[in-house]
Amino acid sequence: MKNLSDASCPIARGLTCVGDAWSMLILRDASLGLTRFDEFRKSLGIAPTILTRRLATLTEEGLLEKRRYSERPPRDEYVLTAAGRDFLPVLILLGAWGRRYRGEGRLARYIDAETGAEIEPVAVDAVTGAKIGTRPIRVATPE
Amino acid sequence: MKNLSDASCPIARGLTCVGDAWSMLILRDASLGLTRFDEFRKSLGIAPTILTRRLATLTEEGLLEKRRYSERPPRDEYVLTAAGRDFLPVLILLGAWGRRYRGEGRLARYIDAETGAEIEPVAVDAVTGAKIGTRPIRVATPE
DNA sequence: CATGTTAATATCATTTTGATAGTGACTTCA
DNA sequence: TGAAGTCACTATCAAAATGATATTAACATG
Repeated sequence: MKNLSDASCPIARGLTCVGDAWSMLILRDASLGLTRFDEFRKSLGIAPTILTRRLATLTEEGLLEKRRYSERPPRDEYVLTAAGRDFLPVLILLGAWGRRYRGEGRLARYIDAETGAEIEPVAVDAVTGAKIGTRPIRVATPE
Repeated sequence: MKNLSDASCPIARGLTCVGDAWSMLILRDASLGLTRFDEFRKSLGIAPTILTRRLATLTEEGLLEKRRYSERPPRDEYVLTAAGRDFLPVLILLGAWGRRYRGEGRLARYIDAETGAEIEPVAVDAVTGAKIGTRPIRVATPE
């Protein structure tokens, strides 16, 4: 896929850093607390070559941060940065879509850890409070 | 990437249908009103082979619908289904992330077509009203 | 009838993916 | 002390996906 990073569309910009399934699944797992290479590998069943590359890209892009947790032997883990943590809403909303339209069979549920209630994610416009998709949207292109 | 469609995770399920950048960009353009092969091709600069495949997949997956708009010559266009329209919030939220963390230079803005105000998308839990990401989340796995 | 439009295919080189095995620097167990 | 295990990778190589470019089929238009 060509370079989208200079596109004026913020969606395209977002996709340049996290535009593939593995990266999103890594971010999902990281949001659930996984940090180590082998944790990701086992959780995802991903080939180590791909995992190495994806972790490196996510680190370069500033969504993950390498942190040394052992000097001997040298061992690094990957923790979310602020940008990485802020990606969670996108994933949760994608999950809500998946549940709605691909929800056959038993599915994992996302629960508010304090109240124990299932989360019902919706995207709203913070200005009007309206659910996104219920009002027509226009694009204002710069210049 | 292996088959995620039987995973119990709704995010993974979602990614099986729309887990790549081109598909998301096609959905973005479709949400803005594009319907025809050549409109997508010109807007995205995508190779026609790839576009054909992506449109076919999105159609199979039920996010787009082929509609004949001319019998002679036979011509089809692609319109969003309900599932396809409901994907917009995911894209808008991804765009909000992109604006926040990759927003250098002039960027397109998404505007409420009626009020003219810029949209500020946030994901909230419809139950508690809390912004997603501000409270800890747990996963409940089935069985 | 020459040209243009439009939704594609065909071809083929390049790139990416993914499976599998191996490595280096340790620690732990017997 | 030696064998086995852990962990974060890298090497290798086959298979699949991507992408650039040219071409086609079925018309409409001038």
